[in-house]
Amino acid sequence: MSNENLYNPHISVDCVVFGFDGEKLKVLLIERSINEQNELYNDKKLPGSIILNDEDLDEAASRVLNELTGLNNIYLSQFKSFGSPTRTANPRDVHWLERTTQLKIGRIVTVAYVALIKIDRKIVFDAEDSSANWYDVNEVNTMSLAFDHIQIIEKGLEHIRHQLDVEPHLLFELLPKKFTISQLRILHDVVHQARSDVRNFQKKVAQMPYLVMLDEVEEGVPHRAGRLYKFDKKRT
Amino acid sequence: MSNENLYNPHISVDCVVFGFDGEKLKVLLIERSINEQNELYNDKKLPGSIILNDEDLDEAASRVLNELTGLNNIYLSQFKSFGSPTRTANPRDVHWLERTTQLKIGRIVTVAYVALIKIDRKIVFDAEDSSANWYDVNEVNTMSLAFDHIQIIEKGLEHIRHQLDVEPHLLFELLPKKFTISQLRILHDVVHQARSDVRNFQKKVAQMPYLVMLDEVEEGVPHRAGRLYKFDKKRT
DNA sequence: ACAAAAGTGTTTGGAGTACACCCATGA
DNA sequence: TCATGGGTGTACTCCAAACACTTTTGT
Repeated sequence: MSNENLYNPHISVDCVVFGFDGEKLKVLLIERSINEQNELYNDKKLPGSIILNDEDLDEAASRVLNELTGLNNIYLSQFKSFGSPTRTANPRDVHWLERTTQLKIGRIVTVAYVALIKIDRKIVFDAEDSSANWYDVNEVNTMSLAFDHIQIIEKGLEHIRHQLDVEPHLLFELLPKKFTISQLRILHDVVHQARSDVRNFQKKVAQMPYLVMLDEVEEGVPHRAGRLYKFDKKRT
Repeated sequence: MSNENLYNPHISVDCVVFGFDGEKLKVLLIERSINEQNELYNDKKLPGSIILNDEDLDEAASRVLNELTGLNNIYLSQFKSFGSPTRTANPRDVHWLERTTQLKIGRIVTVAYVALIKIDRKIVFDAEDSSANWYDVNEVNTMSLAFDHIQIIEKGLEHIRHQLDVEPHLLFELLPKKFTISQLRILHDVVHQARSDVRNFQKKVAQMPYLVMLDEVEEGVPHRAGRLYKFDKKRT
């Protein structure tokens, strides 16, 4: 129990990390292997951690993402805390936590964040003792997840859909640095669960001052190449 | 320390309770008296409590409001958690907490809620050891508040302004059961920090299906009496 | 030549905004 | 009779939505 003065075992943060692969909205999950009665049990969990004793909540969430991806400056937004007394009801979860933290674990309230990252970056995932992968957001409800992470993802998805509606420039956190209007439109449609008209969409983005046209076109596509654009944060 | 198995001293809930007096948006604060070196020190705090060990966060917030007002079925919405390690930096706050809870208090993360209540109800405030009063939301930044409650109120105000914009029917949580369009308009303007046109406002509310006209007019006003309306939740 | 996506304008309906006068009531 | 707010209609502007064809490029 040498971690006792370093960690606060009553509060954690969890991050629902979203990415876009060009077609679907994805969420980043960590593979978890549990040795249970000499049987390996595999499931998945959100990236997260209990907080350090001298750490603010936002700092803890940043630390989790930095330890996992090596990246800083990721868009992060706290959206909801989950504190049902039954969220640590599954002994499998408690045993796993006590093994990885070396702390006695009782009830934990978790503060949940959403993060948006560019899936194209060559990210080396450095997950605790296992690997991390992207999963289709529409598939997670069929998967086996730790704690109440299914509900957390569900609420995170609602939150980010709303947030991307209110602040459309956040869409660019999910796109590569250079992108075509088509990519932007497909992302927009995936997020809003809609199918938007190509011409009307062009008109709409034409009046976004922070969208700047480049003197380049995409390459390697089996059809007419689309013009590339970039996002200019200064004009937000 | 007999509360040790009953309360969880690491997590609290705080409620930013809003009301509307017909003119201004108000927030409910509890008077706090602290005996400090034989001098009485007075300030104010949000209604709140550390959570019970077997209690969900939403339940804790409901309990706080019920204990304070005797009311149930109050609109309550979690909006943000505050967990800076320095929020319990003021010894005055820690001493006060330890005296009222009879528990050893270290760092506390608080989960903040907004509540909307009808200020006209004859409410008997049963605050811990003192009284509760309504204060103008524009005046709280000049007042002396416990912990980081000023920031919590500020964020709560932002949240509820946004929420009342997205879900305008929540405005009716703040009005008496029967109200005139004028009252609704003044509330709308206070919340949105705007001055709306009387005729355009009439047109807008005319297409709210959940607003139903009554066969009554207001009484006791020194001018033409306005027609009364009520809110029909079923048509939301 | 063909397949596949890029790019481009016009019309229409609905929503929001601006604006001024008469009406009902209590004092 | 006067002061106070209640209640009403029209014109204009702007944004969202519907809708089809030509262009470019790789295979």
